[in-house]
Amino acid sequence: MEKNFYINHPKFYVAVDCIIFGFKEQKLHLLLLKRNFEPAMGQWSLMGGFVQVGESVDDAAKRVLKELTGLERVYMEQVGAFGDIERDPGERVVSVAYYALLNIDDYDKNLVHRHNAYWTDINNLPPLIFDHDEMVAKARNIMKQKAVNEDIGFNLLPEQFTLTQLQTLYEGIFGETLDKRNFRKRVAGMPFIEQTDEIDKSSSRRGARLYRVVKK
Amino acid sequence: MEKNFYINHPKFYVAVDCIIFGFKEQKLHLLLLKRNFEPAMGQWSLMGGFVQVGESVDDAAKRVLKELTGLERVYMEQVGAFGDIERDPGERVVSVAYYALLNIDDYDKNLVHRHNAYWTDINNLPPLIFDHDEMVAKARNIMKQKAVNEDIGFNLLPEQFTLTQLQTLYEGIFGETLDKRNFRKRVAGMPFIEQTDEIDKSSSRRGARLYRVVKK
DNA sequence: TCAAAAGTGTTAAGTTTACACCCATGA
DNA sequence: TCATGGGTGTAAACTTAACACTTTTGA
Repeated sequence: MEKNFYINHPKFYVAVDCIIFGFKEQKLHLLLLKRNFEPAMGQWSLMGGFVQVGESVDDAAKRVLKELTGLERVYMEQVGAFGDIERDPGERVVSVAYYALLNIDDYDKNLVHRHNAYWTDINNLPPLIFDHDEMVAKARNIMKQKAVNEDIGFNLLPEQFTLTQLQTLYEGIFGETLDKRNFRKRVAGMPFIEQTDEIDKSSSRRGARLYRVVKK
Repeated sequence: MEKNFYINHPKFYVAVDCIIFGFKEQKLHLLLLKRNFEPAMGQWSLMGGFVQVGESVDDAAKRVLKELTGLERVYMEQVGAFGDIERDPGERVVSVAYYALLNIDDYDKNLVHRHNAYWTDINNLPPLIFDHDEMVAKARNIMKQKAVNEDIGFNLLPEQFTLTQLQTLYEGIFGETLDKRNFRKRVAGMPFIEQTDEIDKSSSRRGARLYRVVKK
């Protein structure tokens, strides 16, 4: 009975697409597919997938992320719905984009390899299919916005990190250079960041103090 | 040929729901339906509708807003997609929420009456069906956020307005009282707001200067 | 004449920015 | 010993916040 209220309305494919951020070699990267399947085989795209009957849209995004990276419990946020008629030239698909921030030490390299996915410098992206460029642009904006007020950046770092790494990350997010002393002053005022007693010697002779986020 | 890539995936109803803000009697209001149709007849909800084959999701939102208010070219922004499996207990529907800011002088009262819709004080809302409360909460947050940096508030005001009206509006948006002198100082620094030579006498004996937004 | 809303500046506190040199180490 | 990245403080500019009284007018 109830099931018939909507019967005169059309149905659509609903997809999810993931903008997957990682911080690698001192730069922000996105994990992109060089598509080895149709449609648009051979072109670059975000990792995506279709929402299934038994899952919420959010869960579909988590599933798709896991299919590519093996990771669960990753920081994800919705970017928004993309619903232009011709956004996918093959067939009408409404897509909901999500961005994910992942610690690049953790992902499953085999899975990524099997999907023909590559980490790509965010300031040097190839053209992407459909409206994926627009999705990326919107995700970057939302992420940047969010990073001003909330401490989401740490999701991109390993458990321990140097202040220089942290600064470089934020410079990547905001797209501008920051003053070292002012940056460190601010970090010093964040109660949830604490020094460890370890030193990272990998990036300088002197070595840099490692810090970590205090779990609440 | 191309059309068959996605054939194994399910399709869903896709709806839009509109959080319609108006500024009335010195308070922020939402335009809500007291539903005179199924499902959930008799309960309160946002104005919504289903996306049709020939229209984008954005266009569906514009159409739905126009169906209720008669208005076109209203300021609208997407709030996000809501895709929980059971969000509509009757049937699986993915909904994309939008908020609209409208000048309450302009809408079509007959249409609104026919839809059994009412302006409701945003701080005194009835419980809404499904996840509409969540949509409203998210829309308010996004709107508040946006109002900090961008001058969207003016969409809620008539062409000419007093500074007291403007301040009351922003107090409604931010949910806090503002200092009159500081507020006026800030407005004075906005180049796109200009004095008119008219005085509004409706709210005080002395009368208050009317201002307007300069179109760019 | 008085009630009610409109209008008007100054100061202190806090925040943000700009800026340059010494340190520790391994090669 | 020197090249490299790590680490450190202060002062000026700017922004934000706090605060109270006078004006105008119609009833």
